[in-house]
Amino acid sequence: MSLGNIRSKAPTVADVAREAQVSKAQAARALGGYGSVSEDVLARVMAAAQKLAYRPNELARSMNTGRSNTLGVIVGDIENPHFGLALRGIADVARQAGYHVLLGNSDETAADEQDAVRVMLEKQVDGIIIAPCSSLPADSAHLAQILADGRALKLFDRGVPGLAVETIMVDFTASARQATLALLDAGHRRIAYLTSMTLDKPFVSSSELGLTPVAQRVAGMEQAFAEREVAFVPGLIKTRASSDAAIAAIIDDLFHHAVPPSALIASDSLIAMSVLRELGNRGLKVPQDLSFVMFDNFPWTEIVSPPLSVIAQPVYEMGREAARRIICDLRGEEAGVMPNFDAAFIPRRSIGQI
Amino acid sequence: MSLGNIRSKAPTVADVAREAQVSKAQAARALGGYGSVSEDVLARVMAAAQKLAYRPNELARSMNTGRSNTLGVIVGDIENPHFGLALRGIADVARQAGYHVLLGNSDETAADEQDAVRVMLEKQVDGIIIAPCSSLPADSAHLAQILADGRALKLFDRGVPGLAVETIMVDFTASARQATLALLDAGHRRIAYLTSMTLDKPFVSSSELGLTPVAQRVAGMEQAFAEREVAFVPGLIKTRASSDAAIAAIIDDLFHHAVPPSALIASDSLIAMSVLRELGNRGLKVPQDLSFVMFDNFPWTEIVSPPLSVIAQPVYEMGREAARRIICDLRGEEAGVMPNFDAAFIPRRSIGQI
DNA sequence: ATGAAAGCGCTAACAT
DNA sequence: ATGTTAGCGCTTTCAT
Repeated sequence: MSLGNIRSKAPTVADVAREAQVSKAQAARALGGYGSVSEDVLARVMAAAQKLAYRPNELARSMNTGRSNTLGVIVGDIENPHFGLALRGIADVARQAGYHVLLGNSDETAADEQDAVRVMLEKQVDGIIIAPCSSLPADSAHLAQILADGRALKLFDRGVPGLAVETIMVDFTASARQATLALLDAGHRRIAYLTSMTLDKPFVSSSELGLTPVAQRVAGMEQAFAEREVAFVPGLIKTRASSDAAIAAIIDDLFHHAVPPSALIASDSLIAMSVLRELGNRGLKVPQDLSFVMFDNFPWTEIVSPPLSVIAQPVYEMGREAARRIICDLRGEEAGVMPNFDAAFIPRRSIGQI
Repeated sequence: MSLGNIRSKAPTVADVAREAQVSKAQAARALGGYGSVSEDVLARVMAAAQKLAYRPNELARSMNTGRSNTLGVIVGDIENPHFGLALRGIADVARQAGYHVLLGNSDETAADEQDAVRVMLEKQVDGIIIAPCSSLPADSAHLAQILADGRALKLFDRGVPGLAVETIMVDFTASARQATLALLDAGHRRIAYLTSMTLDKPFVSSSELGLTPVAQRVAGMEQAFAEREVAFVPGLIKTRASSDAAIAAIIDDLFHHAVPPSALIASDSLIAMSVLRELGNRGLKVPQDLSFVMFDNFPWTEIVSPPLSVIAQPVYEMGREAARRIICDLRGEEAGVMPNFDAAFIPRRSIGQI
């Protein structure tokens, strides 16, 4: 016996109506909790529903109302604990507000991201929260499409230049500056930065400040270099570090240079792990051979040896806020001012003196 | 201007049909890729669709076909990297097969899990993959409901006694035995085990072997104790370790005992981190004061000090297999025999001699 | 407060 | 190959 057959006999509003001896419309009103229904009818309908084990078909409901009560969430890599935490925040708020979460993975590629967006629009999600994998305006037509379709959109972690969409992100300038000052004051001059993002240029000027986290981070770095009157080396900003292989290649590149970096900043924990593993393979020690700073203050960073200097960000709270704001949009409510999410530099023993 | 207004003017099959000068049915056939359509009509319809920027409404499609091409995935805690990895495996396979993933969090409570299941059934998901939070048959009526509804179901990580549903899980007996032998041979006699699950009894006998991972793990432990002719202490099996507070209470309990445990096994990385933090707070050192073993071989376990002994499990592959099998079910294809997923004990320096 | 009937956007059945 | 006609299960007019 096939599964489909069984499913087809699920009771509908019409069945409940018949059982309760009322019209289909009236049963629907009672079941859906809208319109006016008398006590008597309500009771009879509920009893009938109970008896038939009726359960509403949300798809049919969405077809009429135009709302699916579903939020699409697209991240670069679900496996990344950073997004895991954000997702948890989003899911917690969404569920409490009666929204569901449809998951999408972009694999940090523009093509997959566009595909995920298309699929979600077709599924009639009410809004999309996305951590865009690219800051190239050319790669963001699909984001504009979301708005054109009349759906809500919030960016997470990363902004897109030229796209006027609320972005839930930390201002990294101060913390990046602080971390860089710590490295500079320890004598470091060549400081590398690795990110999984795709950028429009190999390095960015502060003019784009406030849009991409990389721009902010680099701006913070530049600021620190300027304060200490040291020349900034933009060539050490490395993008597309989105796989072990890519990272190994970058490390290769960095260390085959005449003057390798003496410090490295990893933009997330996956990159950090990959870098640390790669350093281990090459027999390089932290902080003796390379000082190390990473983004995200995960618990394990405190118990590794040496404990890692990190830039902490309130990821879970940001996830919650992203969900809260997009749901406010959907309900036409005022979300209020965007809170400041501050990143904090936490120095530990992974930074060595030169 | 409200969002809803804009959305209402999205082009439909009827619009495309009119534009292409064909019947609605024919346009639908061309767009949906079914039935027979002439070259000429296909081209005209596609051109019209392009021109109008038509995009199908998957909800409407699902209403007729009865299939939503959506898989529900319910885990205890999305934030847990174990599930993050599993989710990645599931999402990867699902997407390649044209399925979407609707996420649900159970918070390791039966009530939330039941709620998540109900919501997913209402949303007409084709199948559900779930890591059940409880092995009590009384808590699993909602799972039976899924099958009664004619939907596909796969259990992940944990089985439910009395529920004849395929479960994708590792057989932990061998690895738990191995880990326990390592601890016993190092002189340990009081070995605690912490899990976030809810069980029907405080400890389990091997009679339930093969169903819950806890049963398997405990069975492996018992086996090791028997081999070394040491009396097993069932009171050290601690369930419901699903929050920092709960874990702190358990540690309290364990160490206020006349004879505290000399070794501890954590059933997942979140528990492990929480325990390690708690031990740190109390000034207890691993392995001097407590030997430590945890499940899941995450990268950071190798670079902490001391490196942690772990029981590795192929989580990502299991996620992939779960998705593959449930999709086979949905398509009426043969999934083949369930592969053996073996857990491997990897001894590192977190086990001390007594 | 209630009911009849008309849709939502699509696919399916039955013609031709 | 194409068109016509019914639906899917629900909400929403519009009557009454």
